Amino acid sequence: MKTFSTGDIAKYCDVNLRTVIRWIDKGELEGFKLPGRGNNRVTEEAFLAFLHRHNIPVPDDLREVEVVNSNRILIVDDEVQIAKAIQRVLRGAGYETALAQDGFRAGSRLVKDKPALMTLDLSMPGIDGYEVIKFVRETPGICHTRILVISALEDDKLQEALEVGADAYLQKPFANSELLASIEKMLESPQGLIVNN
Amino acid sequence: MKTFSTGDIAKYCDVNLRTVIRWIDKGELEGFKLPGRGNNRVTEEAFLAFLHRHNIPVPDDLREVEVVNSNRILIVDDEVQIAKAIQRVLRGAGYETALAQDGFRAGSRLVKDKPALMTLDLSMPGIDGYEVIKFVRETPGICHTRILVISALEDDKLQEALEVGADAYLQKPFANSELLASIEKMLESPQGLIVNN
DNA sequence: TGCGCTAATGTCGCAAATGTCATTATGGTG
DNA sequence: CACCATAATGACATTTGCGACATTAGCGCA
Repeated sequence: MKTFSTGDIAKYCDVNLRTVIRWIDKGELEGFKLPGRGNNRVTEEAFLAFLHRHNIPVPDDLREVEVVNSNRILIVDDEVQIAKAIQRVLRGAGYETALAQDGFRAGSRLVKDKPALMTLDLSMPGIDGYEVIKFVRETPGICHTRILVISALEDDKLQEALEVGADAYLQKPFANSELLASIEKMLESPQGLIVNN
Repeated sequence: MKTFSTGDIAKYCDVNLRTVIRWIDKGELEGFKLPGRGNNRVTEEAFLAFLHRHNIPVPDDLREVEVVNSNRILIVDDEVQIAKAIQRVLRGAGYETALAQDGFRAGSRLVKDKPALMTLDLSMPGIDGYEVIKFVRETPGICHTRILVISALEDDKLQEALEVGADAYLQKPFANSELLASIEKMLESPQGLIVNN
């Protein structure tokens, strides 16, 4: 498990060490303390989550650790026909896919499989899509997952999804080619970079 | 009995070997010395206790082992007051707790934290509790999680939960002592041992 | 634009914790 | 027994945490 000291982080963020300590104390940056005098350590995961949360560009030498199952896509949709249709298209294009039809499965698969991208139906019964997006973005380990929102909602609702952290959206109905194009575009950007800005 | 050398621990904590030795010398980390020159060994138990004491994240390959004697509990309930009430009771009894108010969070936390036990409100909006139970039971890695169903539903509904895989249920309203008693009983059985293979 | 306020960040110095290095010794393996 | 990876140790170099205080940055407001 790789960790960073306050000094490391200070250098990465080009900020004073004192400031990093304050971030940790305030809980902005999740860390833990070593026995002795309580020197701080921050896990790679937590640091990356922090960087993403604040749209701070990821330093080059951290990029690689984010690479996870770059070929895997999680499809979150409660409507089986739609989910399967999406799956068919993506499989045809060579992606590994998994389906999740409810929030619980989606959450656990996301953590377990660490897919590079998830498609998310904003309006699933019992799930607040915006909450899901926010949660993903603030959770170390999965925060880098690119999120493609798929929904029949109006533009402004979709725009809101972008604001809380989605990377792109696709309005229903859409053509298979549009779906593929979106996904390919999202995946070609270097790992770990924030897409929406 | 599995033990770790200072070097092992140094790697796990991403810290210098010298530091580990100092921790042991100062009694921060409980270890014992081999006859010869006094090489140190630390039992798994002592190491895990140490990690918990300092809130240091537990390395993945210790997770599996840890689950068995872990005292982490995940509380899944959308009603914040109830969830917090349960949390208060459990914390008071010395358990580490985490809350999840929707399915997505619950699923991801379950996989991530691997708690020994989860309390589950059967009737959360948008989540089919039975589905959750079934899913947990059939998913490697989390299938051993003990599930305590908490609900105001009638007996036969709760019975059904047991049939699909819950370990016990508690009918609302319940006394704090009942809650604790149930949980202690569930955790004392060595169920988690049979888990991962 | 300039003013004033507040919160965030930077600076400095010291003591404590941690890292580094070279050297010597151990434990495990064949 | 020889060999090698690993561990312990002392001496010394760096880094870190923290308190106290100085400087900014952001923001509303006139």
